[in-house]
Amino acid sequence: MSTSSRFAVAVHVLTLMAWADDEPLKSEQVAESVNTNAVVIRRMLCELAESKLVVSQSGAMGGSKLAREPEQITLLDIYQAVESRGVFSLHRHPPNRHCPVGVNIGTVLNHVLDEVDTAVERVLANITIKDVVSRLQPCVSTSVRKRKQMAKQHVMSAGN
Amino acid sequence: MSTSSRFAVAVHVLTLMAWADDEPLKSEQVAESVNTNAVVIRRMLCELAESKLVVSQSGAMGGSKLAREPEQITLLDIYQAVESRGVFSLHRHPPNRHCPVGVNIGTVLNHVLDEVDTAVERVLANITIKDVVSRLQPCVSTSVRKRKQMAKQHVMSAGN
DNA sequence: GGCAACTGTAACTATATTGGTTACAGACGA
DNA sequence: TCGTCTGTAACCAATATAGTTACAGTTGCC
Repeated sequence: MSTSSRFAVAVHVLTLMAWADDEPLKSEQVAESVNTNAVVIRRMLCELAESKLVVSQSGAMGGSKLAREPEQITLLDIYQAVESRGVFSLHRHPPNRHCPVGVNIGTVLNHVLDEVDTAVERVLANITIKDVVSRLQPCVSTSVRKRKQMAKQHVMSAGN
Repeated sequence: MSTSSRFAVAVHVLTLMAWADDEPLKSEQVAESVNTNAVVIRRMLCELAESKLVVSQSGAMGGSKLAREPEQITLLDIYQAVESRGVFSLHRHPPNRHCPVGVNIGTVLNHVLDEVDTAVERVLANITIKDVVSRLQPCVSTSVRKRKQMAKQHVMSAGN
């Protein structure tokens, strides 16, 4: 199964941007919140930009922000942007063609894996970045005003 | 996501055993159908035996067979036996505790991942090895009698 | 009892994927 | 034109799975 944290990190990144409220974030700032390297973030931002989830700007005063409103970005969008393959894989090498099970198990398994993928996608399609931000808020015991200030202080220059 | 074919291989193995109809299969035979090494199969059989899905016997005339009827083994049983972790993972390193998003995103993500895992498990719980065998049969254009013969010829000594 | 045929398992290598790091070209605002 | 960004290449490290060889232990059969 998943050995990858790409989905978790991508959701984190887009949540930061929703939180920052249209103010462009620098890859360095995002990296500090995620606790990783800025290049890792920039690589991911490129993928997210290709899927039209974020827009980035080069140069001084540049950075990245959401390409749409947080309620218009679902976790399924993010999943499809950063996780290429389905939940499971088939055999590494094709099974024995001369065995009646081996020759047909792939077809059956593909149907099963399709059912699984569909179930996953149904869940993810019903959660937006706005939902994530909402679920985040009860965890933060401050008023909206204070929270936004914290976001500026901590997100924009996390750790400094 | 999944870089592992363990689930696919495990389903393949148990399907072979259901097909073989209580006759113990040797790891070598299974390996030939799956198209891999017998030790890889034996390792997996150990995990499946720990989960009480198969029983193995050492020594001459030994081998492995299903521990229960095919209709009593769901794909969820297999999934839990061979895939330790959930569908997605969280961050490799914990996010920045000083960022209001970073400190709470894990909690929110865990809820999401739980929803995903539950959806996957619901799908897998509704498919048994017997179902897999049934879905396999329309792919094999022979009568039941011929099919069983083929199974003996090809499964028991696949490729020879 | 002794042999041959199995499983169980350790130890090692090969391969693939992801993540982390350095470095640098190019874009852009001031 | 300088400083601050992004985009990207190139490389290394870490991890997980798969494949391989080897061998101890178990078991049926003669």
